[in-house]
Amino acid sequence: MQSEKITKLRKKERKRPYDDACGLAHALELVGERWAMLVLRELAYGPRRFSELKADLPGISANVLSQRLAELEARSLVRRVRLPPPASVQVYEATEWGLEAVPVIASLGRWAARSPLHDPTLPMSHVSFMMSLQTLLSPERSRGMDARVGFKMGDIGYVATLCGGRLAIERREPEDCDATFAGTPMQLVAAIHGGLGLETVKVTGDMELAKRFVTLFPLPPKIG
Amino acid sequence: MQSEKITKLRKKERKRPYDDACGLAHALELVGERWAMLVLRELAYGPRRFSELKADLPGISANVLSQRLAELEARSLVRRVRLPPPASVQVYEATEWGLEAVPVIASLGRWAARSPLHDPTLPMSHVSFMMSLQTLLSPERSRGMDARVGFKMGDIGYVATLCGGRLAIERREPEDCDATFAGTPMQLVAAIHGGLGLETVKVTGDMELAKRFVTLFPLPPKIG
DNA sequence: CCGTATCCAATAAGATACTG
DNA sequence: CAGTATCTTATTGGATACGG
Repeated sequence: MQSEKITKLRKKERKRPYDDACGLAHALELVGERWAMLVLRELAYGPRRFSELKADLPGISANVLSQRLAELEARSLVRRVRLPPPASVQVYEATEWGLEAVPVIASLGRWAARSPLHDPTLPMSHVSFMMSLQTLLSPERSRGMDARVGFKMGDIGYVATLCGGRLAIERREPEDCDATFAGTPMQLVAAIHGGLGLETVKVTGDMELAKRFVTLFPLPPKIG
Repeated sequence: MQSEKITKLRKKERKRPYDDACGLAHALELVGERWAMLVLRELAYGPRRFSELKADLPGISANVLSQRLAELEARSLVRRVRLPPPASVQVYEATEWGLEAVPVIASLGRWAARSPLHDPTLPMSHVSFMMSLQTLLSPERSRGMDARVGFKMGDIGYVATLCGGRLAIERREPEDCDATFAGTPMQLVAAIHGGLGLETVKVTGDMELAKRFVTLFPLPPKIG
């Protein structure tokens, strides 16, 4: 049949479609390729440059990153923006709709953290660390708490604002914070999720608040 | 260095790891391969046989399905079960932890349905259809409503129980239902999400309830 | 420095045939 | 029916070279 041939050619153009109206199947056509969700994760708290993305996605090659960004742009998840002078650099930012996928993929991460195969000693980007705070915040333990906590990881700063049982994250230099943590993402993970206390990280500001803050993010129980 | 060689070999054993402690990266190592999440979706409402899975995942080949099931089993998301006599057939069922990923991937589907590239005219499995009901149920529109609605798609039956703003799904023959819909998943999608009314599907039982029921699942607005 | 383009080797996916 | 074996094709990763 001629029509079958045409259908087959169509499929070849769109490289490997799932012929499935299910939203999940479409999600996988949008962000199902290797690295795609991780690229989106890195854009969760604001625009990033190509070299930052490459540096924070250990193992991705430049050509694959380039291809993923182009695909995400074509699918309206990412925008390519040239910052105004004097910066004049090009950055990639998630669209509003792209950002709506972030809480969902974060939930996927919380689910996966229960796997016995999960290795928390691997390196972690600062974005992953901040996302883990948002994802693992215990509503019970943080009930009634208001605080503004800063983080400094290398030359990247974040501010986490705890209010009404929610944790809002901004990527900016820590200012006007009740307490501030400094260290590598891995050291901060050890202190907060690993329950190792505050020996390995630098804390400034309200030490009592810092001590309480690190207890607000219990790891989900392992399966088994 | 000797240690570097060993690390490289380790990586080769685990085929293509993301060296990333982020939960999301681990999630993608668990269910990030092509077809894996769709296989898990098909197990959402109970165990299935190999041939059913192959039939409901259009385009998957037997070797890939076989490999995915083996991987999901090795990762504790899926169990291989031999039904007791007289059935004596082998089925695959999601583990409890595997089932916990289902609401998350369903949310991913709801997010993706807002894409302008989404094509709702493609075929859809009965599992996808039932999952779309759970995912798209409007809490406002269903407030205070209690109902038991049956679905019959080919030889597969489901019962959806609406109670307290939640929709529980069981895969069993429709019995004791206030109303029952019969048709193909695509016809039912057209009636419920497409807003085409009830012309294309067969309805038995409380017609007034059926008319109200089909309004409870508004599609999320397209982006653009 | 910011990417894009090209080439190559390794792997994963797809198609098809085949066996208990 | 329930897969396995085999072959072909597509995608990925790594290295490197190249233009803005």
